[in-house]
Amino acid sequence: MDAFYASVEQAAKPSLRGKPVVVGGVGPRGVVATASYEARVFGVHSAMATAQARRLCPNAAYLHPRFSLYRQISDTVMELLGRLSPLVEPLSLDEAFVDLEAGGVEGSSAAVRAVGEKLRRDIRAATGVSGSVGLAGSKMLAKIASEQAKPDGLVVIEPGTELELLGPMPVRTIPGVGPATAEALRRAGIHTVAETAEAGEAELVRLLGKAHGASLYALATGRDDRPVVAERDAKSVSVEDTFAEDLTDRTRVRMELARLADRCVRRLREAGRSGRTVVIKVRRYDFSTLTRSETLRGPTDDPAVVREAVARLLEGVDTSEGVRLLGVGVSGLADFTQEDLFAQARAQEGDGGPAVVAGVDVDGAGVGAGGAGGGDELPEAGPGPRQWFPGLDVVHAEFGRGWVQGSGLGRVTVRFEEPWSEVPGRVRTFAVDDPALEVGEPVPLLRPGAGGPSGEGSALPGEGGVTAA
DNA sequence: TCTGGGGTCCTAGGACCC
DNA sequence: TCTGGGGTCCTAGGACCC
Repeated sequence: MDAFYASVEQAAKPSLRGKPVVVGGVGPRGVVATASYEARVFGVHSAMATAQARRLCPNAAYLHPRFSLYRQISDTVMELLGRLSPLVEPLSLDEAFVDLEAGGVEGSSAAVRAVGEKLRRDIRAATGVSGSVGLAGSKMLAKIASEQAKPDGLVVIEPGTELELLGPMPVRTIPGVGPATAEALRRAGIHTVAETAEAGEAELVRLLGKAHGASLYALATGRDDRPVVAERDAKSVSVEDTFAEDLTDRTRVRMELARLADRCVRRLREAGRSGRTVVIKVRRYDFSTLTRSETLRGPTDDPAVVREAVARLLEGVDTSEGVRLLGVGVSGLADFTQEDLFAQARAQEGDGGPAVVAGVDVDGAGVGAGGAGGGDELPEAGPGPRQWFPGLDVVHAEFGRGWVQGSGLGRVTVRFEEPWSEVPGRVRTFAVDDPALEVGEPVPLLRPGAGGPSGEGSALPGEGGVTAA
């Protein structure tokens, strides 16, 4: 998808179309997630500090991300991809590999191009935003082709033309070559893909290590036989928070870590998983980052167990000079939950087997599989105080649906418009605690029941609407 | 007013085991 | 008569991706 989050916001908010839009953290320590193409003209790009983006492009709209809406649109696109092939590998909300051969698509250039163009039409009809398609004989080349196709385009790399095309490109073009690898190669006088291939595998392994060197050599010589893999199970779950101001109070650090542990466990349980290794992450005032981890005797999804583990791990970390970020993660995931373990333990007890099959007792901390004691209650994720983030959907009792343009000094400014509004909506300002103003649900980008260009509504094209070749 | 949040994979050293 | 070798697990850190 092209500038995905920003494109969605422009589709949702007619007054922002054709204007610079930046989606990301809007707080003092925020970074840019996505900049619209209008904002990129000013030098704004992903991962840039929002503060710097504001200096470069003060007139852009700065919006807090609305992931639930992006996820809905992503699901719609992924379903369209699923009609092309059983082998779809999502990389993120806005990008996926599709194995067309596994979907029975004929391999000719004309045939794959037709499938790609139809996909692009269907994506636009079903979502109201645009995507780009790269078609090639391997994952790496398809990815490079899709980058070249952006925005709103399609590129086919014909078999046999790969090395000629790749050779003059900078090494950074190859997925997996980041700043550190590029710098190591530059010091060795290697700048292009062709120079990387000429260096030879042994030299690349010497420079970059065994795995990275060997895989880079394969990619630089056009060899990439990695399969498209559908439905990979997650291997870890983690949450983290950067604080607007550094934390120095040890009690506050302990409290925030306990809250993060609860959030992490909630996500773990939603996924129906449990995990054996608990890790905390601490980023200090100077951005130096450390992790501490502990592996339990068995997997858990018990919030009390994870809270106790993170508390133990924190003991070994000096936070006196200030902490800007805290994180909690769980890895070593298993496909069963604590309840299953209890059931299993009880069953084995009945069999005369061991009373405890998967205890999570660590260093005598005393939390056995049979010990469903207190402290394992997971607090609800309550609404908390209203926070009028820019971009948020709202509903006003009198003016109807709109979105927050900005807030401060006890006021919140709202523009009242819907995705299909013909003209930019009216703007009104309210007190932040105005009872007539409520947080609203994201509005679908296409008007329900309205006929799109292909006579389809906001729903997916009906069965047969997308040809699975 | 520098530097988010959620992931994956790799490396390296030490413990431990046979 | 000082020191093997291979494998796995755990911990910590780092590169990279979107």
